[in-house]
Amino acid sequence: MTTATNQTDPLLLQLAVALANQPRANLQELAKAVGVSKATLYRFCPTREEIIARLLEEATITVALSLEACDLEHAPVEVAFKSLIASVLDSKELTLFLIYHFRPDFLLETNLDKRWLEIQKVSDKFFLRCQHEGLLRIDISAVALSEIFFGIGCSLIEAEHRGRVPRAGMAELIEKMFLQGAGVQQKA
Amino acid sequence: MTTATNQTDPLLLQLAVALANQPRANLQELAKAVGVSKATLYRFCPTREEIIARLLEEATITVALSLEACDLEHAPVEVAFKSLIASVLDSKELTLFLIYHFRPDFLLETNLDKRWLEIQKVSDKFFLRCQHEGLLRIDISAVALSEIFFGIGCSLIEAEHRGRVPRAGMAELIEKMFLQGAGVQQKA
DNA sequence: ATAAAATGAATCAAATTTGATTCATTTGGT
DNA sequence: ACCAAATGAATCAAATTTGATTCATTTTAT
Repeated sequence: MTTATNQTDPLLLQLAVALANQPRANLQELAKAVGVSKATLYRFCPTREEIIARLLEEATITVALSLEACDLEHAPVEVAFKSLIASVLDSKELTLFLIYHFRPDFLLETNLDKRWLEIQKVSDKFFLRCQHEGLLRIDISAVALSEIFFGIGCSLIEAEHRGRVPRAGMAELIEKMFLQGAGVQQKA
Repeated sequence: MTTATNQTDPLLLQLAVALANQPRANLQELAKAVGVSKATLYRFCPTREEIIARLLEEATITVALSLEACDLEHAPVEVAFKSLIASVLDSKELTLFLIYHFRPDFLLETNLDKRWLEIQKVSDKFFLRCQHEGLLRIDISAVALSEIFFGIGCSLIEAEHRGRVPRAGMAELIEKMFLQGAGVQQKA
């Protein structure tokens, strides 16, 4: 599994976390949160709008590349599934940013940027394939499965960020919880 | 199951949703989003800070009361578990608000308001009890189970809000997913 | 139909935030 | 030790947002 090369500027990643922690912070506070002066932040990226746009672009590309690397269309579902988990856990900063700055309208048909729509389509399609190939139960819609999968991933990334759940073993945790659930196995 | 009486002002609930949709909207935009004039919003609640405070207070009380009603300490775990799911699905507006405005520092020991800390403690304790009484697996920490449970709940409420998952049958969906997982049952 | 209450549109000063610049200081490489 | 690049502190005008008020209009109850 070649995890997408995370060559994102460290300052940008710090901004992602800072913006997730305090989405309404002004530029002064934001600069302080990432440990630079207001002037340096300005030189790095002059306007707030640009910071957001840059982060969003970075996140979009990162997610799109990650998903592509998972080969959700053709790889064996068990393999692709594990890759997908690894992808989600990679780039936690951008994920934290997305948790707070992803807007539902990114997914509207009217949106010029079709990338998120495409990402959603690819994801939904994958979970549908998992159902067809007998990996996932079919009494729950593929869309719901998709939402729950990413929901678990995002909530655990956040939980780690809050110090509630350790990073180690998180991939296995997601896999266990998503596939088997939290209930005690009935041997009947 | 007596769902906590949701006597919250409708305008406040609309504000909860509006603030979830656009957390950085100014008061003008916020007023428009809830369908009133800036002046009316002002009369309802003069400052942004107060709006947030009021929503937070409402959400805190609502969650605390809901959890109390579940009797997580003494009710049979299967019963309490179902009540908990019903509670989470109730008051979706306030939950949407919390998804975007809950701050990790609500849980700091240094915080004057101990209510969220208490809520977290009660919740963690309940999942621990579920483990002790054989409902939930013990190879995952109670804390992680707690985070995942609410993660699933929140992500589905959001998914419903985005029109991705229907409201009907959501309680059963959460129960199935959390207890059994998405994998196909192996009859071995 | 009328009075009272609620709402909306418009306005405005104060406060805040933003975008931009200057200059002094610090840092890193050689 | 020296120079160049990067950073920080401070400042400032412009733009935006906020908090508050007034007055006209609409809604509601009686």
